[in-house]
Amino acid sequence: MASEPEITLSRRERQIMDIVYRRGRASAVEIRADLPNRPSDSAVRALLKILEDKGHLHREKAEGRNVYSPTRTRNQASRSALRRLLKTFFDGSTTQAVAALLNDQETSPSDEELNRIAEMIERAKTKGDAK
Amino acid sequence: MASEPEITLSRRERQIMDIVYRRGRASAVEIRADLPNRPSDSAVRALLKILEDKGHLHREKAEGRNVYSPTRTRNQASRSALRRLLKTFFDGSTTQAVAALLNDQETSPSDEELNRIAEMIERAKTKGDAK
DNA sequence: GCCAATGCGCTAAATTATTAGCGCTATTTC
DNA sequence: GAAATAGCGCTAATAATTTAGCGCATTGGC
Repeated sequence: MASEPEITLSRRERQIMDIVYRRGRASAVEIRADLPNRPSDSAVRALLKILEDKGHLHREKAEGRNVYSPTRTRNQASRSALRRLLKTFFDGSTTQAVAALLNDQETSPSDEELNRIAEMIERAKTKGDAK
Repeated sequence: MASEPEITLSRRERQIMDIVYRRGRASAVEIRADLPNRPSDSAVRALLKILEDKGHLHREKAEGRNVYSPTRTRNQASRSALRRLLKTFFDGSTTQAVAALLNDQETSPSDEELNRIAEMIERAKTKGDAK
């Protein structure tokens, strides 16, 4: 787990990876559309090549276009991002992080969602800690 | 909410901000110790000056040293980071994010913690949604 | 008070990231 | 199938980041 990509990527590289994770897969044009301070078309392609060479993106032809997708699954990437975030802001405490999510107007779930989460928690008890 | 610092910062700047958030406050020497590819002492100080000038860090003298702390509170920064992460990896769904935390061996909480979270959820119900 | 050690921040140099120009190829339109 | 359009990726230039050298200031020991 040496060097997390998140720490290694340049600013633009990061921005692009975020877009691709958000979309799942994307063409150069789509990515460009989502980038702040929209750079030229060729600038985007140059970055995409770099990310491909570094092994972060996978390129494939679809409908006559290059379409890019992340080589790490969304799952892997999100876990790693979550862990980093926990360490940086919540002293590694999952509970604290959940608390933050619940208290933040912006992210606080509806009652219905809360019920679903409560269920998940019930299911998690004693289960995971088989160690 | 225009331009989140997370998206704007250069690689080193980000690394340093992360360290400072993790520690709460830190001296140049401490920060240097935590940086990957440890740069020179003066390189770190140069970055710290930049971050101070940009308004991300606050500098104060303590015990003869410069000690740096973030200008945004940990709380503000963590919220903003969480929101971004939700958007990027969980389609904005808090529930999905919590599920990820519970399922990840690495971050999955103990039974005791689970109980505390369950309580928080009970308390959150109908409360937050005063809108 | 003097010397050594630590900390500091300026400046200029080196490295890395980011960019657009350009010409080529594939695709679409008529 | 010719012309127009869209997509592509190389290359070289520009811009930003990152770096260490260096001399000055402050602190601590004796």
